[in-house]
Amino acid sequence: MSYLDQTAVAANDMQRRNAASAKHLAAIASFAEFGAKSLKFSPHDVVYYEGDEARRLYHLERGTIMLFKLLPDGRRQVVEVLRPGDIFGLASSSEHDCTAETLTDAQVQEIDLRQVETSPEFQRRLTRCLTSQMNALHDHAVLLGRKSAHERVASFLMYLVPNRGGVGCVGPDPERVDDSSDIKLHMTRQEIADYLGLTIETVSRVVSDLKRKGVIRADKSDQIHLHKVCSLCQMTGFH
Amino acid sequence: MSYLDQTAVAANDMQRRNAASAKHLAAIASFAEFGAKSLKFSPHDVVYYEGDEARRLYHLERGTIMLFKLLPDGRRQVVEVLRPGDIFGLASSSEHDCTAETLTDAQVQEIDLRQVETSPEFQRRLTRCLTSQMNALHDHAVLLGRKSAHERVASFLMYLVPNRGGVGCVGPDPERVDDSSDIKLHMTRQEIADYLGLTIETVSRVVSDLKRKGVIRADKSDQIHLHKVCSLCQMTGFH
DNA sequence: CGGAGAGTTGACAGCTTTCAACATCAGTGG
DNA sequence: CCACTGATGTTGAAAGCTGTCAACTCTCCG
Repeated sequence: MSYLDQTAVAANDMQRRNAASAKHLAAIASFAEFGAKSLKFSPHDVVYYEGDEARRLYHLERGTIMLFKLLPDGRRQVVEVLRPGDIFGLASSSEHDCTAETLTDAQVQEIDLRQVETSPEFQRRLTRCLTSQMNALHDHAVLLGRKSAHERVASFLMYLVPNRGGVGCVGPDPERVDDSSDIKLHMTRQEIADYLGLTIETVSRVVSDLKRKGVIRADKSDQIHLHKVCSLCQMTGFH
Repeated sequence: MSYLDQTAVAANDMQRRNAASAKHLAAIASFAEFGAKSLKFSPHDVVYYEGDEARRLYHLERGTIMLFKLLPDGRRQVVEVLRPGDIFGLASSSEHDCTAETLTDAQVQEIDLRQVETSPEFQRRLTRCLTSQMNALHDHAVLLGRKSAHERVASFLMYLVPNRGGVGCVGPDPERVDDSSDIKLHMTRQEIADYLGLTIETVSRVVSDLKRKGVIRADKSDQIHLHKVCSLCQMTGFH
């Protein structure tokens, strides 16, 4: 395979999402076995702060949570956006390296790591979960390091369309006549900007531009209708 | 803890490196138990390509390896730089999401994942390793998303100084009179640029600028003497 | 109705990229 | 031993993208 031959590239991002629901149900059961405590959060609640002592492991059952880091001068980078089924809170030092904050109402299962360490079955599940999160972090590094503002926003929007976007995009569903989709962002412009490594102004400008081009329509500022998913997908840099 | 309060921030990046040597030795033993096959590579050998079928797990025993992804138009992002003790090759789909290429001579242990899945002890080690790699990916996301070219290069150089750099930098060793350090990059300007999300020209310009300011001296293009580690550390954005 | 927060838009500045020329280095072969 | 050659690295000038700053609009709620 040559440096530029991309024909055989993995469809990891997609498959990650297809596997999510099955993984999700299994993981809930698994956590329950270990006497997990279930916690409920409102939007913009903090589960833990960067620097807090790391003792427990968390499993996102319902809702969306972001992990972010801050620089001393206030610059913020959202490093992960978690979905149901994802696990978070593991730390390699004694302290959390990120702040975990909810984006929506969220339900989280909390469990002591020492309890689950004894279960090989749970460990395998954990490994799979971490691996898929690492793949998402790899994609995100490409976005942050090599994509233009337009490509970042397009990638972000595609990320919210089930079974689409990413390197192994399946294309429009042949069963369906149109190729549109409605998505809910659950994030403010500031959060999107901090996730994409941009400013709010740039995010706003790119979204306006996509509207002007007729690719999307904003029903509310965080409720977007994609007229043609495929044409948006063409703007992600993956094609 | 307020949005901007950084006093209690974790020293994860540092502790990751301090733990590396102990983890390293233990992991070698662990892999040997499972009948790992030891492989040797020359610089710029490819261990596997993005898109190759993922069957095995790799443990870097000696040397340096980078993982990178490509966009169809040839843009490249180096997503991880691995050191001895790191584990790689896990895939959430059936295919590798990155290409793994050596930067130096390298020795790698190769093992079938199914063999190690049965060992809780190994699984715990794997979890710790993945966690510390995820923390490194988080730091890298901050670098790519929020740091200037100068900060990126300074962070990169500090990353190669043992026990320094990162949020929890311990400062200069009080036992030592000077605060200098010699580092070997093991990477071309192109590889550094692709790691830092910059162009080779920008990397070259920043390095020249650091020379002009008297912060560093380049003995060879990939062999750098840091005159005052602390003053370089001040430029990373972490202070 | 009024105020605060979130989002949008415009003008301009600045940083990084792009493009091009040149320098340096290492390896090869005469 | 030295000239040649290709790869790698450096530097300059100009362009372009994104950030900054500021003004304005929109939406939500009291």
